[in-house]
Amino acid sequence: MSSMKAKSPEQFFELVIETPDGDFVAHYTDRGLAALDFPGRAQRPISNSKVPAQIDSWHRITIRALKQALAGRQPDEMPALDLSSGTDFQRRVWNALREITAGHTQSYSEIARTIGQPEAVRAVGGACGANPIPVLVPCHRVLAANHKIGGFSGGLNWKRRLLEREAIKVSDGSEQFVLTGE
DNA sequence: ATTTACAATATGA
DNA sequence: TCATATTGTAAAT
Repeated sequence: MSSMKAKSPEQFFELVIETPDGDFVAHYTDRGLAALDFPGRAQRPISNSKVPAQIDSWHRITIRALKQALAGRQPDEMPALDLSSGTDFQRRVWNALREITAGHTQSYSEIARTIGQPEAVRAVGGACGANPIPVLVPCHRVLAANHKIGGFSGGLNWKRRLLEREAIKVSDGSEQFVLTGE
């Protein structure tokens, strides 16, 4: 016996969010939104017949927030987030990302400075890549130095699209700032 | 002025 | 130990 003990105490609920950009999939634990998949990244989950009221409540907020974010606006309300999958360092980075509002950007090095580890620049990039909740935790607003595009786990095309919706301009790649005499 | 190459540094599997 | 969604410097073009 002993076959199966308590596996993971927390159950996951996966719910679809239909948007003009495709179907996202939101993953919830009993603590809140834990992950968000871009359209096509995960197979469409079997519709859960029984969703706890609390999760249904979070989901409604998530739907609204996601649509606002995709439109380039700042969500007026966010669902509870479960960031427990990350390490302490990653959570500090993710929390720093959440404070970047729509239409604004920060560089990897600025994030590093914000969390008190100015030299962990490269590690910040790694933490961004491990962000389980893209779009709502705006990792796309982190650019490399000189407003170069940087990278994006979900595909650079998504990053460009999201930035464009917020009217943020990105360097072509080789372009640099030229301070013409001033 | 632009491109390439490379070292330095922090974190995580 | 190796890979990473970086950054700054240097040298060649």
